[in-house]
Amino acid sequence: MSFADLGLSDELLQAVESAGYTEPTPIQAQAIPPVLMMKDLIGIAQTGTGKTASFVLPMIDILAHGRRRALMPRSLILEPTRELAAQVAENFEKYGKNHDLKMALLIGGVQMGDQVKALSEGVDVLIATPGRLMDLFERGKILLTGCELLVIDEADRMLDMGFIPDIESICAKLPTNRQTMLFSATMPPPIKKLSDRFLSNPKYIEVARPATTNINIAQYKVPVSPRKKREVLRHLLRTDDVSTAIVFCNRKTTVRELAKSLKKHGFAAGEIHGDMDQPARIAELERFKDGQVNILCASDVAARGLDVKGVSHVFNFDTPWHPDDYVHRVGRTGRGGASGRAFTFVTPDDAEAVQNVEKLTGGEIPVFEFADEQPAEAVEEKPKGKRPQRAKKVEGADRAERAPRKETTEMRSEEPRRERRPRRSEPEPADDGWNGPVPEFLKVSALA
DNA sequence: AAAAAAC
Repeated sequence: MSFADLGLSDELLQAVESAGYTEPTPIQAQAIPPVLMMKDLIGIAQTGTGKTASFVLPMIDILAHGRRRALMPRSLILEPTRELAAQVAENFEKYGKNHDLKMALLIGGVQMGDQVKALSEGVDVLIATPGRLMDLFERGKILLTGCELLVIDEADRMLDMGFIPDIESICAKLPTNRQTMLFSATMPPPIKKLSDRFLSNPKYIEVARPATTNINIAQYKVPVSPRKKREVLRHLLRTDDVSTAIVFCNRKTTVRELAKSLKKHGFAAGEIHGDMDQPARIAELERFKDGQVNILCASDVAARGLDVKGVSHVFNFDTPWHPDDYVHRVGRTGRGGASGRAFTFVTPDDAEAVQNVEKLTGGEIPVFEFADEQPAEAVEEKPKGKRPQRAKKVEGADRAERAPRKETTEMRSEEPRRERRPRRSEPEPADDGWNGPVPEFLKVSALA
């Protein structure tokens, strides 16, 4: 199966080819032909399945015919977050380079001026987050009556974010005679209701969930007391062959503080969360993408859909409260068939959350075994002299295959040193008292 | 318990 078999135009095939793609993903293979035949579509798919191209490609060919008019966009793509909207816009540019199509990206957090100007000149495709779209509509800057193609992307996330009333009101402004595509990772009842109401006789496509069942990603949980999280993280960052990592925290304040702390310890760390203004978010993401920083501390704004190549590690500095978020976070690594590693820090308070994750992903996540008994301290207390700040290396998931004592010499040279050190020069870090062995709740299967 | 999204 190749892209050429799907009925796309030659100009488009050329753009796809020069983007480096030869073979469509399952969702692309299934979705593109019916979309080209102007059918409505429901796509059950996660990010990372090639979902975006499955609607962007046929849309480009559909829009290639016809003319744009001022204030009347011909198509609309709704996205839950600004970052996702921007990413879809990038895709449109990449694949639409051989077509004369105009696009407008309507997202909040940036000035309206350029967006209004683009609209007044006429656009073929509108890529928008609901808030800004509604705002511009109420100001009379857009007419949606010419919008004959609608994509509702990440519908379940829109639901989580309370966007469903906005979506309904936007749908009501579009002509009833239109083509609608809805993508969602899951089909909760409100989304089912939405699709029954706004889609007609849709083609239904479902593709496998990619991320957590992805065997490319080695997943571990790391029991840790809250006060030692930073030390343990630094240890893992230094010893687990981390090239590029995203560190997810549950709170924006944690993201900020952690990034600051990592920088203080000499790591090239950046941060992204919703308290930063949009230009700063974009700039941070760029710094991460170009490799100016190789560690990105992030809130869940970066959990879904964010497509950065070559992320070797995901760390859940906090266990996510919702198991779905785990799936999305971990899916930032192991992309495009690469291998990835995901570590989830688990404190005693996270017992329930981690059980929910394991219930959802369908298996117990193994506890990571450090080569050293007290890894963090071993690294932290070392003098900052000539010795490399590096503890023993811990290799991949498969302990049996680990060249067991390749690092033996290094181990030997370290251990006596640590023991010789006088006790008082090794002040115990502030602790909340839980530093002991792996507690039972982490050992037993959560899938009783 | 958080984060996200319009001004």
